[in-house]
Amino acid sequence: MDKITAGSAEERIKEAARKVFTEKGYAATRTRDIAEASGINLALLNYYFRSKEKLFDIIMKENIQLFVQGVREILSDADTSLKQKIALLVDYYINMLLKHPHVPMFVLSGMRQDPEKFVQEAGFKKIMHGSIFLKQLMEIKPKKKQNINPMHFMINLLSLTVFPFIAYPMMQQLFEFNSPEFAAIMEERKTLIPVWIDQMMNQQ
Amino acid sequence: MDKITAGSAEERIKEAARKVFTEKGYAATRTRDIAEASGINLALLNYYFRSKEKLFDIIMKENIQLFVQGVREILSDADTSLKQKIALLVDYYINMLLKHPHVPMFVLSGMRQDPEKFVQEAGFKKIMHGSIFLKQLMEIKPKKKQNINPMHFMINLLSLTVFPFIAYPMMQQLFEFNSPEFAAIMEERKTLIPVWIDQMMNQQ
DNA sequence: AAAAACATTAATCATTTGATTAAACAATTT
DNA sequence: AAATTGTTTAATCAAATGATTAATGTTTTT
Repeated sequence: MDKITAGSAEERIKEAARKVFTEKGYAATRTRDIAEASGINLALLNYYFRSKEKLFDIIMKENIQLFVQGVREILSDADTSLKQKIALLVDYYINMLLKHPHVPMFVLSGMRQDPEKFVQEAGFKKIMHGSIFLKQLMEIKPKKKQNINPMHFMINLLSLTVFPFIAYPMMQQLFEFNSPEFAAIMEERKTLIPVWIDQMMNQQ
Repeated sequence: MDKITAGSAEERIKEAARKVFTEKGYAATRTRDIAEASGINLALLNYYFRSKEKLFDIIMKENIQLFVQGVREILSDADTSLKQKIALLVDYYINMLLKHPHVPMFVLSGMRQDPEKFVQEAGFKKIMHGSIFLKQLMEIKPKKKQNINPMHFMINLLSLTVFPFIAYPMMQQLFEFNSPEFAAIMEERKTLIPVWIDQMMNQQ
């Protein structure tokens, strides 16, 4: 656990809080862990952020934003096809998650602990609703049978992209890979997932 | 949070611990929560289980077993085809997870907190290695291009099946479903996932 | 029935932990 | 330079929390 050494006290606390909270979660994090990791006095944490919970909420909001920012443009672009959008989405998320691998577990377990608290925070629903992306998705006519269900489609896209980061400790044991090998696997999936999704949609 | 009212003190503690630990995780659980939920005196917890950590380890082991037990038979059956095995696996996991929806998040976040501790616990690797399932998987000849990578295959199978349970709080907000509706969606996926997997494998 | 082993409780401990206080220090303003 | 405002620290508090103890009750064994 390396210390944060640059920036003002306030910035260093937030930087350390982001790191410690995101890796260990709210309950397992002591305010003293954050103080130590940022090299500041414990009292400063409360001086700048009032309480552990207030600081946590700030980090949670920022982590949720990682999931939303950047996606809006992709989903609402009238000049890209559905296939292109899917490839862009997968690429965006895998790049982001390779930089912040602990974020999905942090956000999802945080939402589980206190579901009310972060509802509406994301605004993902608004972005989705009425987007070009959704229109294009509804226009798909599979060769046989009924139309693809947009909900299953979204679940599948997120599952294939995000789950490996959540299950990393298990997969690491199961397949005996290290961190750079995992990164290479996820790079591979950038091109594989769009192909798989396409196959799942079109030959139903 | 309803109390446990049946069984011996020891059983009731374990029952309550399973519930509270699995829903809230190790750090967010107080031994007093478990005592209260099981209706016993706090001292009894230490009388029977020595410490919070020892009790937690027992629950973790049992939860990990949920992922392994039952799978061995499916994977090593010489009389079922690969397709049948996939359908059986998906069915087994979705049934189990509908009964224990918090277990995946619990196990995966537990493994993240202390990766060394639960390595080897599962023995999933042994079951996989040299199984009929793996042999059948390697025999697949896609119409074009190279063979399917067993690792990607397993990641995809687990992702499509397990991820919805981990992301339930997010999906609930996103798609506005309640618990029984979610169960119906997962029932639907019991038949959809094997079809999707088949399409992903065979037309690469 | 006496003794021994097991089960349960209320009270209490020792630490940990989030937060506050009062004083010292530093920068900025007047 | 004096006053004011903002920053940082060491010391301390109060509450929460995991664990223990000593006493009491209950069951089992002899």
